[in-house]
Amino acid sequence: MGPLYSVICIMPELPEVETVMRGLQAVLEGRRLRYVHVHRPDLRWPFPAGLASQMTGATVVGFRRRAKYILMRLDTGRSVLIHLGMSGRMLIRPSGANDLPAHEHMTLETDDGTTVGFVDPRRFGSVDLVETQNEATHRLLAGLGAEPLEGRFDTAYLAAALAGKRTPIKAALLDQRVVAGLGNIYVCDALFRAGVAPTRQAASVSVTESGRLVHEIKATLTEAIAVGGSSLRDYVQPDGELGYFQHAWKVYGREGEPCATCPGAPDCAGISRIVQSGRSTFYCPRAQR
DNA sequence: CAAGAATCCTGTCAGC
DNA sequence: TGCTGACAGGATTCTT
Repeated sequence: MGPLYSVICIMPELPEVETVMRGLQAVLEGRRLRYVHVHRPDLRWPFPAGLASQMTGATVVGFRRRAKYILMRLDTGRSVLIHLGMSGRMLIRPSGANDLPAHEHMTLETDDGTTVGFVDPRRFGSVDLVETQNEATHRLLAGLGAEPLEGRFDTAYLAAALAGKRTPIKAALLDQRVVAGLGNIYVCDALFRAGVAPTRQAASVSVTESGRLVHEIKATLTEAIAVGGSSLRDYVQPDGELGYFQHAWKVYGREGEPCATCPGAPDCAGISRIVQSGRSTFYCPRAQR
C-alpha cells in the first residue's frame, strides 16, 4: 500500500465510486473493448455467464452511478454493473503489460491500448450484466433509497424515512433503503457536522435535525467529490491507481483526538469510539446531542 | 416486519 | 523473527 493509505485503509463510498467512475469514463468512454478476460470464476458472486464474450468487441457508450454501483453502458444494449466492495480498485496501465497484478480478477483492454484492471483483494466486489433499459429493476438496485445528492433527498424525505424507526440514527443512515451510497466514514462525519449523536433513536430525530443532516450529508459528499476530482490529473495517479484520494475526515478514525467543534472545552474529552451493530462509530459526546 | 447478528475475505497490525 | 488473533467493513442472508 502506498502513502495514500497511511492513515487508514480507504473504503470506497459514494464519492470514491463517483471519482472512480469519472476516471473510467475518461479512459473508456467511446472506446471499443478489444480484449476482456476474467481470471477467476467469482468475486462475491459468480461472474455472469459469458461476461467476457459479451463485452469483447462492444463499445462503451456511457457511465452512470447509482449508490455505490457503477453502470458501464455498452452499445450492445447491456450494462456492466460493478460494485467495488470494500477493497476494489481500478488500475490503469499501458497495454502489452507484463505480469498480472496481484488480485486482479478482470482485465479490459481498449482499442487505443489502455488496459484497465479490476483489483479486489478481499473479493467483496461484484460484476453483473443487466439490460440497459432494465437497469433500475436489477435486484441490487431495485430496493435502494434516494440518491443523497439528488433533489428527492430532502428534509421531508429523510424525516419520513426516520419516522417510527427504533434503530439508532447511525444504523438508519447506513441503511441503503433509506439513503443510498453512504458508508461508515461519511455517516460518522455527517452526524458530527450536524451535531446529532449517533446513538439517538432514529424516530427521535426532529424535522429540524433531519434538515441539518440532509444539508451536511450533501455537503460532506460534495466536498469529497470535489477533492477527488481536483486532486487527480485525469483521475489517474502516477502508479495507475484510479479514483482514490486523500481526504481529511473530521471524526472518522480519530479516536482520542481533539474535537473540532469544542477545542479546549474542559468537559470535552475528544473524539470517542463506540461500536454500533458491530461497526466503529466515531463521535464527540459533547458536541453531538 | 424490523432489528441485530452472522457471513463472506485478506491485508495489516498488536501482542507474545 | 514468526506466529496468532483481532480488526477493518458493504451488503446479503439468517435468526430472533
